[in-house]
Amino acid sequence: MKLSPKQFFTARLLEWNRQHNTRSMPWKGIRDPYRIWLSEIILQQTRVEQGLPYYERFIAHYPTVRDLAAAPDEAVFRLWQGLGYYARCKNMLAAARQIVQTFDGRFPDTYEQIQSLKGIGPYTAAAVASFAFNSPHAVLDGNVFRVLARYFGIDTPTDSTGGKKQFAALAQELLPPEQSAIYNQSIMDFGAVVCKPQQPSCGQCLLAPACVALQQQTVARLPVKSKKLVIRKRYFYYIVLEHQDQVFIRKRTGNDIWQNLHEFILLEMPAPVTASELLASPELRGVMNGTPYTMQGASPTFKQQLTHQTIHSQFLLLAATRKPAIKDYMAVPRTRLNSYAFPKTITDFLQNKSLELF
DNA sequence: AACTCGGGGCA
DNA sequence: TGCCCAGAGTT
Repeated sequence: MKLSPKQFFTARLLEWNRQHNTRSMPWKGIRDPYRIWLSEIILQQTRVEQGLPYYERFIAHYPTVRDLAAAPDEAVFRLWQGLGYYARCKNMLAAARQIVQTFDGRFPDTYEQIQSLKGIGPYTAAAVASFAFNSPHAVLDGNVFRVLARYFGIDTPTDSTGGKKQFAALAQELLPPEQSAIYNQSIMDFGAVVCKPQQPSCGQCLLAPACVALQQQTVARLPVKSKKLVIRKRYFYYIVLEHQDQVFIRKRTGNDIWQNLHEFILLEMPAPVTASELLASPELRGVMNGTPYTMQGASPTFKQQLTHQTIHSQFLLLAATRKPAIKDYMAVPRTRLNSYAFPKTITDFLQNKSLELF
């Protein structure tokens, strides 16, 4: 009997999973919705290898959703430190508390209720619904976009509204309703292992006989994205103001990067300046608020590449000779810094500070 | 519909 | 460098 391209796709994908998939992960094959949900939040826009140690630490600290919901915010952010996209952490905590308060600690089991939780969109709702409850919802992530775009030769931009609808409908059509969990696992594993972004293994691909992109030699150009990234440069000067055993920090707020993480006294400049220019600047005078100090040293410039920004950071170490009163900043003992969450640039600085690069 | 949110791995 | 990663929320 002759299979249609869509039937062939689903059948071969499940066959590949049975025969060749050896990708092992602690959240694969389990049914605990809490663990599945936690893994999915951690893995949003994050490589499995990068997220894995975080997953292990979160499970060890918070074995159940009640444990997580009861945890202090700062402890959870500290555990998330270094993983990026910190709104995920904030929303994850909110969702855990939603589950305890609204659902009496029982994870909701329908797609709609799952997606109503903070930080859960179409992808994560489909993942939890299918993996934990075998509910027939197809996942649509970067892997699925890529596999479908290539196999069916679709050049609709995946970051357009129409593209998302088109791929979502196709993904749902391909899903075998009775095997949603194993199918969703299979297509994502297949995208990660065989139909990779660069140098896919077309030579030993079970789908190759019917792959449109392979026949048209468009594999490397698919999938298509329409938007191009604009990266801006920013120049951060951090004043590490110490007085006796204390240092001044604040929690970042507002509509900017690193929300809910901490930082030293920040002077952001529109362009690079030297340390001596900064020391003589009205900006520094303003923030110091008359506090007398001595200059202890200046760090090299740290560069951090984010998705939309390049951050250049330099740290100036100042010692106050009288107790400072700095608006919006709080004094904390140096030994307590490890209980606060900081962005990577600052943890790098704190790591190397003992080497005294000054 | 367009923008923004981190950090890391790889060619 | 540029691209991508088990995406989601805001404007």
